[in-house]
Amino acid sequence: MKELTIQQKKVLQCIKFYIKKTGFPPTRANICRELGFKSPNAAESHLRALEKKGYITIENGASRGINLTENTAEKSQTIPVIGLVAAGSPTLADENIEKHIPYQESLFLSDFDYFLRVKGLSMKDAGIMEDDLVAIKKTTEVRNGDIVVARIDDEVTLKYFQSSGNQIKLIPANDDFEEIYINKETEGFFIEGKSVGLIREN
Amino acid sequence: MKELTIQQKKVLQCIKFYIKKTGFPPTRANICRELGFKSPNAAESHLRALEKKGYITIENGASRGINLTENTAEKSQTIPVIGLVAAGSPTLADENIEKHIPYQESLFLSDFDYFLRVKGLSMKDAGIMEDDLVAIKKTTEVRNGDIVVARIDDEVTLKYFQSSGNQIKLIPANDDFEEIYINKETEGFFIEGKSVGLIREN
DNA sequence: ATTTATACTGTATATATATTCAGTAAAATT
DNA sequence: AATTTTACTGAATATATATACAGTATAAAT
Repeated sequence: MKELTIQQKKVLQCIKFYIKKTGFPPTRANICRELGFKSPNAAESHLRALEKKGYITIENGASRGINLTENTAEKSQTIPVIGLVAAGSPTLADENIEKHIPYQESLFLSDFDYFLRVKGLSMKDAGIMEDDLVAIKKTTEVRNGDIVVARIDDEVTLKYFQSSGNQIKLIPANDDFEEIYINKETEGFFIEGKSVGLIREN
Repeated sequence: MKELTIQQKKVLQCIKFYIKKTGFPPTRANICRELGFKSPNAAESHLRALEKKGYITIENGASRGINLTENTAEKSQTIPVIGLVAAGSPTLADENIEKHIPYQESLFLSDFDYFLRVKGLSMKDAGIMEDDLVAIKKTTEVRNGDIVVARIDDEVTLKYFQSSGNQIKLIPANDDFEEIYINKETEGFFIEGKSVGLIREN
């Protein structure tokens, strides 16, 4: 979508704010009052520019006939879903993002940054199954017993975290898998974040 | 909040629908056209009744100055969380509702009616842990292998469903629990619904 | 170099809209 | 039995509102 100028952004923000506050869109005069314009045509021109660039639609002849486009309306934010691929780290880069799902506050007890699509059954006994979406909060501050996203070079895994001194143990929740022992200062080792929730889609 | 008459409900629905469709509230004339009234005063009177009963607020003098009250706007967008209590059935009655959480489309692959708070570990090996929220779709049409909410008299359980002829088997996903055998026509036996998703809040 | 877009002021006006007033009639409440 | 609420029609009107027209000036794009 075409970029907006600073003034056009202000007008768009003004419309959003007005709708949030009152429940209905502003008139040209309302916009002028909010932004200090002295002519209703100032608002009119900006509205037509916003319409042309696809941020709003205007129903001609209707009072307050402003409608925010789907992209524009931030009804709910979206959270990226990232595949847990052994060869790459879970970053927010486009190529790693499987899809976006609508975000809602208070879905979990803590806030989070992305969903990780689980592959394999290494955390089965913790109730984390294949294809589950684990909500990950990006942080390096993790405690013993937390379920963490750990990266060792290009390998990314989901495991229980246990540290004592410089020694770190990554423990699977499945007897068929081996524990991983690693040193805090090991090159290529990194804690990406920790699990703060889970969604199973079926 | 005071009860609405059938006509008042229609008008309120009309307002909601109009806002959803266009992004801004209807005029009196719009409401008349939608509902077949011939006088704008018909709409006006209903609006004032809705205002008096607390379902909307009206900004006097403003065109389309209708604002849905918080209760009015949000109630349809939340999903109840119901505790799985052995002594009672999971109904949508107020006393069984633990809390409401915001609803969003496409959270799961199927739509659903409520969340069930899981007690115990009888479905542990299916990755369903204590305190998980299982999304339940109210239906009696279940297939073998589905995870269902079954009621036997006052007892409510979450189990795998398996039927052959008149015989039904309710299978736990935990070796420490026993399978339940039951007959289709048994009095007091009822399938409340089936699991279509899961949320773990921590 | 010319056109187009941005960013306004200021005036004017047709019409979209809320809102009042005058009725009618049935149902519900007191 | 009397009053209030619900549920409208129909007409009238003040004003809220969109929108066009006439300008001025600067920045960006072609």
